[in-house]
Amino acid sequence: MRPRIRLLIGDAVALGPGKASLLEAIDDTGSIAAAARSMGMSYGRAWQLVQAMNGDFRAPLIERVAGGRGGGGAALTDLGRDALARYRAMEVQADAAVSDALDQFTELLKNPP
Amino acid sequence: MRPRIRLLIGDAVALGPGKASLLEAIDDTGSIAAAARSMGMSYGRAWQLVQAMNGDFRAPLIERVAGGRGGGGAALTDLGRDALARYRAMEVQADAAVSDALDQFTELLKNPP
DNA sequence: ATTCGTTATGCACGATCGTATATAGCGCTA
DNA sequence: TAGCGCTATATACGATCGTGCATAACGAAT
Repeated sequence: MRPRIRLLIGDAVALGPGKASLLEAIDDTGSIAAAARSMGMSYGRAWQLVQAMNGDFRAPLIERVAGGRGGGGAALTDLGRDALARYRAMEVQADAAVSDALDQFTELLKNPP
Repeated sequence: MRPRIRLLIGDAVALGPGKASLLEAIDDTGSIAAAARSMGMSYGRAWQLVQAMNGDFRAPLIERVAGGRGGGGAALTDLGRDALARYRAMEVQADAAVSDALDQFTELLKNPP
């Protein structure tokens, strides 16, 4: 059982587990399409998330190139890497803070995973 | 911007912001119907959440009575109150742990709420 | 027995989400 | 110039979610 953290702007998710994983996959693969494939996500969905992230932050998190060697690609900007690192750090901090209480909470469940 | 914490069993939410609020509303109002109304939630939805919570935990979190004085009602069990208190405590702990990092993160956003 | 407000369900409808699919444009490479 | 794989976008479809409505059962109080 993991606690999940979602950082919200109003009611919209600025950055959550799904977007963070997508950022990592883009960093690994060098393209939105390959990242989506590696996550079992549709390209349309991945593109939509990229669009949203680039719009919600001060500057784009993902830089995209259409055409060129290999057809093009995508890469994280410095801001993208920064946002991802900060998010992961917050995840770790929150997890550490809650870890003990979470173990106790698990005992209240019928089928602890 | 608030971090939201969801405690999951596998992929299902054992307890999250919505269910926690519902538990509180039931404790306040003494019925599922009144709790749902006070939250602007449909009774069907609230009933479904109660059903899920009672099934996911070792023992029911909500005790329900159909018929009787006032038509019936619902109340939290001791386990229900315990689970709610533990959840709220974890929220506070996680929030405190992340608070500073969250403030910095906000500056990366275009429209900080 | 009737009344009352609740719990307990089922079903239809609209909104939302995500996938799949199709098409177009892009720019390097050969 | 033709090919390649990616970005960019629109549309249609199914799945899922939540509301609203309708109905039945319930049990104390009158």
